[in-house]
Amino acid sequence: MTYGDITISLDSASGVPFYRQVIQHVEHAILAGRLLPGDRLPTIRSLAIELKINPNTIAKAYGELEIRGIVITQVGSGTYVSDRKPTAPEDGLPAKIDETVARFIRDMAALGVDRASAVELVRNHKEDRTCGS
Amino acid sequence: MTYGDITISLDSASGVPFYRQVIQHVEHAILAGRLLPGDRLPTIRSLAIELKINPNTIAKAYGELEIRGIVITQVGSGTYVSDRKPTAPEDGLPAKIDETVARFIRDMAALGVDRASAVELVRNHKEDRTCGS
DNA sequence: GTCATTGTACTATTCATCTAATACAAGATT
DNA sequence: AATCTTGTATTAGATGAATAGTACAATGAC
Repeated sequence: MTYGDITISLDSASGVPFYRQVIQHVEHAILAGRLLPGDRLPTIRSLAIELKINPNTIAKAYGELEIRGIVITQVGSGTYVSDRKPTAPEDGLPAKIDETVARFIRDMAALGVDRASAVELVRNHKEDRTCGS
Repeated sequence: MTYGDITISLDSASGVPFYRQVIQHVEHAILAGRLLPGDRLPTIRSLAIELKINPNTIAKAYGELEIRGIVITQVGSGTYVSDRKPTAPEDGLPAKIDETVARFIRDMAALGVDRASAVELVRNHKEDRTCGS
């Protein structure tokens, strides 16, 4: 059972939902070339066991990746990387992203930060800490 | 009982919490010069009755505005516009702001959006829908 | 066809957020 | 001081997101 070169770890203290962390790891692996089109992702179950979380959480992540066309799932076979690359906010702006941006802008406004300032803060922010893989 | 020139309306279909809509209306009124320093805001109760929502919701809005120094509340007297204008992130980048930015960047990363794209999304985000004044 | 493996669907629990109901305390007015 | 008006505090209900528990259905290997 060989999967693409993907190692996923979760940080329960980060505040980022598990399923989103999984999505992030997969996308980074794809963008880094560690996962190629056609590569098979770890099984929902195997990943769930390895990460000690519920299969549904992995399923949710894979499901969202599939909606975005980044992976293709085949019942009985597995989940595979498609040709479509992640990080393409141009085509249709998935509602989730738009929502996150809207929320951020609201939150910043609630903190007394206007749009232009927020833009600069995002651009200049340092301290990455996500995804050490 | 004269209040500053402020008219607040709520859109329950917008998805934006009432208390946040109130905050935005007040801020916009201040920035537009319809509310001046020293002006008295509508009473928590009167606004609650007018908008047909619970006083606590108004109190929450006013409370947040006070934390930001935008208004000053005086028990028994009312809530007044202070000198401090909204949108003033100058003084030292409160931890809360930094935290919000960090979280946003993480969330966007989790959605497959890199930093540069996130910056652009924030800059170009439209959809104000609140406060048509 | 049989059976293990894979993804899927349905339900429940937990937790945070928003709003409300209601009682309380402090200042203003007389 | 009495009392009305103002903001405050405490508690509870409603909703939605995230995760888990568990059963189901489709595919593949034999």
